[in-house]
Amino acid sequence: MKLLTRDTDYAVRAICFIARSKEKKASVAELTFRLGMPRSFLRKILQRLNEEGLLESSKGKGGGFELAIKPEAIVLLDVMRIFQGGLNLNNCFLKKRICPEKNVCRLRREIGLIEKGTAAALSKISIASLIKSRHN
Amino acid sequence: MKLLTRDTDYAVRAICFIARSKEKKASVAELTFRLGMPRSFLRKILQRLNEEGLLESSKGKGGGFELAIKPEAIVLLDVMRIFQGGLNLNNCFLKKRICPEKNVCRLRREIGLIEKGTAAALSKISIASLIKSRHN
DNA sequence: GACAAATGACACTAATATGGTATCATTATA
DNA sequence: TATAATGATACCATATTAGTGTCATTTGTC
Repeated sequence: MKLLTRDTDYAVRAICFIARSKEKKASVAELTFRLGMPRSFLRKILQRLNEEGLLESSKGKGGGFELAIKPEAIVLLDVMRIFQGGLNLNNCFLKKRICPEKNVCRLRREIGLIEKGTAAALSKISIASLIKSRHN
Repeated sequence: MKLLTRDTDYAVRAICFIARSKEKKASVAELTFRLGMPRSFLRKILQRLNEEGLLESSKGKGGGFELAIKPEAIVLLDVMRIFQGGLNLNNCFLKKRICPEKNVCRLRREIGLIEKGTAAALSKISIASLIKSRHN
């Protein structure tokens, strides 16, 4: 079981890099070079982050990506939700006939609680907090 | 992102059913009927639980599955580990050259902490606690 | 012993998710 | 107008997930 998929991981690191870079815009070319991720894949990821409003892009020569919002305002859970669709853990697998008690099912309730706890923890980690130290 | 895969979910519910059943042995036929899960799939799952020592099986007519250990001693994390290989979240995706600081990487550290917290929570939920109420 | 009812072992398949590539269109700047 | 950038989008390969099917073996019962 893994918590972060690769696109989330790449996205977080790319955002961190952009957040730290002095000239605010970073191009895919630069990010590819500095972060060592597959170029096309990274492009797709950045485009997505742009669509979702975390980054802002400018086309044309000299273009690139910059943060659309402050690094304090972006948390891990935001990025995960984009690429992994949030934590939607307890989609019951049993048919209604068999397990009609959705609301009181104990397993479902317990898992739901854990889910909430994990989500809360993931919401406490902001990009700002990740770039405080030397490393991403 | 889902925490439990389907086989884990089925496994837990099957174990719960077996734990509650009076005549200790439960056959695949009965479980299939009572829990509404696909028969062959369930069989495979139960076999696995037997191999892993959570259940004990008896072959031949009148055979079936029963708990090999007490319901208090089986926790969610045990079952997850069998079918989902435990929580192995922070396998770094970046090449060594790019990200050599495995030990101090902040993202990795934070995710590791969350991982531990989630695992701890999953270890507190036993089969016994799940079957206390009416529902599984 | 023969039959029936059970699991064991294991090969196979279908569907979906993940990780990644490639191409053409569009935009902006020099 | 050439060039360097992103936008949109289709495609592909592999892995994982979910599930099926079959033959072998064991065990209880008539």
